[in-house]
Amino acid sequence: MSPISKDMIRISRQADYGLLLLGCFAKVPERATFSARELADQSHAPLPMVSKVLKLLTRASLLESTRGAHGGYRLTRPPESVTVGEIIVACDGPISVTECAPDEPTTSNCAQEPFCPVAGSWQRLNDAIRDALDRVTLAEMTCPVADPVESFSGNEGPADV
Amino acid sequence: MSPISKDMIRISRQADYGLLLLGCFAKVPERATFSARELADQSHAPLPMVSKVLKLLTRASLLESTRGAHGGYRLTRPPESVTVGEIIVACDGPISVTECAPDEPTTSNCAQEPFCPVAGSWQRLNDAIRDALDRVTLAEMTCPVADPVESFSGNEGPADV
DNA sequence: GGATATCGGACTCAAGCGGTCCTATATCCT
DNA sequence: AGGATATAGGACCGCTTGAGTCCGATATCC
Repeated sequence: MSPISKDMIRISRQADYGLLLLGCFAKVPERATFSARELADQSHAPLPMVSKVLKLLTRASLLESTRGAHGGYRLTRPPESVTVGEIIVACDGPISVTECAPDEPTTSNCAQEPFCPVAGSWQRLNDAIRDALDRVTLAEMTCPVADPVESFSGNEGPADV
Repeated sequence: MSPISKDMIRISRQADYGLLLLGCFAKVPERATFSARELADQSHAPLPMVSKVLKLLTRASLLESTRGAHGGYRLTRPPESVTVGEIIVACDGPISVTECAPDEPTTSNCAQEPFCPVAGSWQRLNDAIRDALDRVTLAEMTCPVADPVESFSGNEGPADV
């Protein structure tokens, strides 16, 4: 199975689901709230997984939930202001391109940090990717033919990789 | 333990080593060739792993090798023209942000492709990341304080991944 | 021919991801 | 009040797959 070539820099399936689910919200603006079951149906994803991801998105306050009968989830912000980066972070935790990234100096688990010739540069790489991810919004992702941002190739300043 | 937060969009350790090793080359321009053992010492990485990664880099023709006694590896191109994207691809295969990315139409293993609200948008995300990764060169990574600046527009061939 | 390298695999081990399930809690309806 | 319906928050498990090792074959120098 899976004839797909190994992909690096991969996004976890959870985040994938997250994007998919939020996409469901964004696609039907008139509908405000959906239950987990409804979303599972719409997204053709297994209910338990959908449920799990919805919880994550809620904890990250990308969604808000109401319990009980006729409960469900709804977006807390318009799709235009939700970035893909946020969604991924919500589902999988902080985005970092390598373990070397010293978010906290105490946790420098990289044995060769003193010798590492590419020490500080990871940070810039991380920033570059984070940046790319934060440039794309949920609204743009759901937009069918999508002509968002011209920033991809001709991009402006922040290219400071 | 592992106080390190989970990192998504992670780069494999192999690619990490790849970058580290190529960094060794870039740091000592006068030295042309290194043996696997030398590099293992310099990079403080386990020899078998170093060896493995060097093979990968060679297959991708980022390095060229000479066998036999006094053999070793050397860069095929100046560090300024080698991109981080290339290195990652060399070590881990094609860069793709999700399995959905349909490189080949035949391999659409994504069950909900017909329904997927974010179908085509993955491609743009992929491009954005690839782009970010190809903007950073090996030379820039090794540059200590790194003030890469104009090398962006300055350099030639985009070094197609 | 022997020493030293790389080359190209196969192989093992363990972490972590994908996925499920169960119990507690909150809300609506009758 | 009580039942039905939802979410909240865990624990739990199997299996993939990445990290790392090792070995035999080949090529080169002395």
